[in-house]
Amino acid sequence: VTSDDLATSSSAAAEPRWLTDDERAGWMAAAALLIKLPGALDAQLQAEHGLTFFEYMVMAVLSEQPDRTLQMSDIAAATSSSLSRLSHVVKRLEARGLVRRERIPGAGRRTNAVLTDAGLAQVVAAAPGHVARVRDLLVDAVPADDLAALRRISEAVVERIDPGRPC
Amino acid sequence: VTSDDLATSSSAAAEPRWLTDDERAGWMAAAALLIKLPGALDAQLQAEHGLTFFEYMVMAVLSEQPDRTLQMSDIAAATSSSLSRLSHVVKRLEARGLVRRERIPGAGRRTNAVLTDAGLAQVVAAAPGHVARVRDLLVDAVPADDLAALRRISEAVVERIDPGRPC
DNA sequence: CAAGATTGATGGCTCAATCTTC
DNA sequence: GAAGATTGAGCCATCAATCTTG
Repeated sequence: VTSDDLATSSSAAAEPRWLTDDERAGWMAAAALLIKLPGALDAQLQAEHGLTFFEYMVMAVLSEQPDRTLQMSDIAAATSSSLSRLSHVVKRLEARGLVRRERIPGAGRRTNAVLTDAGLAQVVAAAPGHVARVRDLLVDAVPADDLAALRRISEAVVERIDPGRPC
Repeated sequence: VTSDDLATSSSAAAEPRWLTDDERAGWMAAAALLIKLPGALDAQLQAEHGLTFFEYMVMAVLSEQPDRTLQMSDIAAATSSSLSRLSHVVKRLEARGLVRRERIPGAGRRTNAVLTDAGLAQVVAAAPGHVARVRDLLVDAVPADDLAALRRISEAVVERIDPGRPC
């Protein structure tokens, strides 16, 4: 649909600000990125290690903790996911013996997820290939200042989606 | 796999090039964007018009054609999707009367998708809210040069995922 | 057989409802 | 009642297999 098509068909509502050509080109390119990059990352991890990109992220976050332990809601925040999604994923990981859940004793409704030895081994095995893929597709594919710009952009957009979320 | 050099032949696998702190920060921010932005776009279109972002894209592409018609594989290319995904989506859209499929007469195995009047009305109704959302979350949230950088980045990454794909 | 397209099975994600503990 | 977390239903995407036509 072009601006002209819509302009002629709506007379009552205020005319929205359509995108300029440059804005549109930037947005279309970004949309292609949003559609393709997650699939490309998933494909590598799935083929070589039977992991989803998101499963990998969860285990990677746990592996960075001194005791390989983190509360569910903190993992959700660290991986930018909903608690519901995380719960489903951790359940699957637990069924595979990669993660273990435990109610925090004496402190109520909270739950910790703990990376098992098998889980750690899995992350350690998967990390090099995953990092190589991230380098190949993104980090080494763009100049350093563009990567810095991507960081600024991403932080600005995420902030607009979830205003006032902790980093 | 990637740009690992083969300096030594006697020891175990070469240590991969891990990400520097800046690279890691850029990548983590980008990952958050990949996880959150699609959901935010879907949420708006779903709540206000009962459409997926991808369904909207398909109909928007058709609405830009002079005869509202495009071959399936061309739609797939324009929306950066697989033919399989597209086929499922078009089937759903056809069941809702928004799109119609027709075998190209006399020219074989190809299929055209045509946007119906109801489909066009649907796109026209959804476009202003969608564009407003894209502006709010991305276009108006970052400076113009950052948007230009995002375009460069996206095109570079997509090219690495699908080398030599037509634009 | 190859290209264009479709289909079915499988598995993941979202939404809303629920459970538990404070 | 509210926060943390889980669950089930339903929808959507992916993968591999299939169909059709040139």
